[in-house]
Amino acid sequence: MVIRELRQFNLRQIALSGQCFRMTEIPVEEISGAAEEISKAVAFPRGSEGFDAAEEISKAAACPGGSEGYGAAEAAHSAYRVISGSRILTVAQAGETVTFFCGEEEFPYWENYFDLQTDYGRFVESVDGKDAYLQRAAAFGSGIRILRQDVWEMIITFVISQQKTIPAIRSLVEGISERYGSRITSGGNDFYAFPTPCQLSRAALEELQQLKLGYRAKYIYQICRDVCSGALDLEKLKSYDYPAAFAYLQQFYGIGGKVANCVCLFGLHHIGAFPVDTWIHKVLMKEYACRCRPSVLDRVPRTRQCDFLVKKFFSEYKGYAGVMQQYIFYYERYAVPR
DNA sequence: TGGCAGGGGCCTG
DNA sequence: CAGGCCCCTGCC
Repeated sequence: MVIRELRQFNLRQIALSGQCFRMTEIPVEEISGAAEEISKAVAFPRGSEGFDAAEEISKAAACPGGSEGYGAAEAAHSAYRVISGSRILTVAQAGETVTFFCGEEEFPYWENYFDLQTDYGRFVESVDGKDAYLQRAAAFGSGIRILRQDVWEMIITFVISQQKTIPAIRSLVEGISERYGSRITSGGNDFYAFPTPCQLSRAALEELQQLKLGYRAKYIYQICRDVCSGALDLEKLKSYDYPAAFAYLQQFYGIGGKVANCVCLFGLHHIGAFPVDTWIHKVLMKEYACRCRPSVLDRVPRTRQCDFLVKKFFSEYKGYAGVMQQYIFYYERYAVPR
């Protein structure tokens, strides 16, 4: 078990920010069971000092502060199960105290996964003082982190995401993991790792179609083949900078600009990537288009107006505009409109 | 109840 | 550029 005091970190905000579909909230009461499990499994270097994980976390969970709010002002108080690759983690948060139910040797993986080394206060503070909308969005979602997720998993996940709601994406990802991924047993329960390219390539096209993947089935089928043949080289992809990775990804069947940007942002940690989905599109038109002179915007072709607005208003966040994109997405989806 | 719109899009003509 | 695509959910 590893405990950290963390600022600009909120598990619920991360789980709801739409970048990760395998983070599931669990009742805080369930944690004591997991904690005991960990206590048994992990040998503490300082002997038996009565370091009771279950007690630690129930103490932490008893912190005052409601769990009903989604904004930064509310004290965080929640627990989640996260599956990443073949790893599974239980993590809990009470205020700024975050408990990772893993051994010290596993912690570096999750530290990297949650991007704990990066100072997100710097991002929040960098928001243009003249942009009141973005100020509100950043304040509201200031606990979001850009996760460092597996590229392969992100490619398939965001191909699946086309024209799907978040609950549908989650269930499809679970579905293909259960069907094709390796079993992970944790705390007496079974979970499933996301399938490797090799595992998923064993799926017949018809099987994928039966999983309700719809027209995405043929994209996934082809991408599996491209990865297995080496045509889509994941290691090469990882070595590319953002523009190169963005262009490379779009050469493959089923991957367009939106999906490529999501893979860059959430799988390659190119945090300058700025995916424009329907929510962001709405915001650009609602909050930003009106800040342009109509004579200027009207000269831009309809299909390129979004790109134009992103360039105009977000290029000042060079190299990390994707963080702003996440604040906006989360704010639009979860802030109560007034 | 059923019909319609829309979903963190992309491919084809 | 328009459609079409698979199919599910939310809404009226």
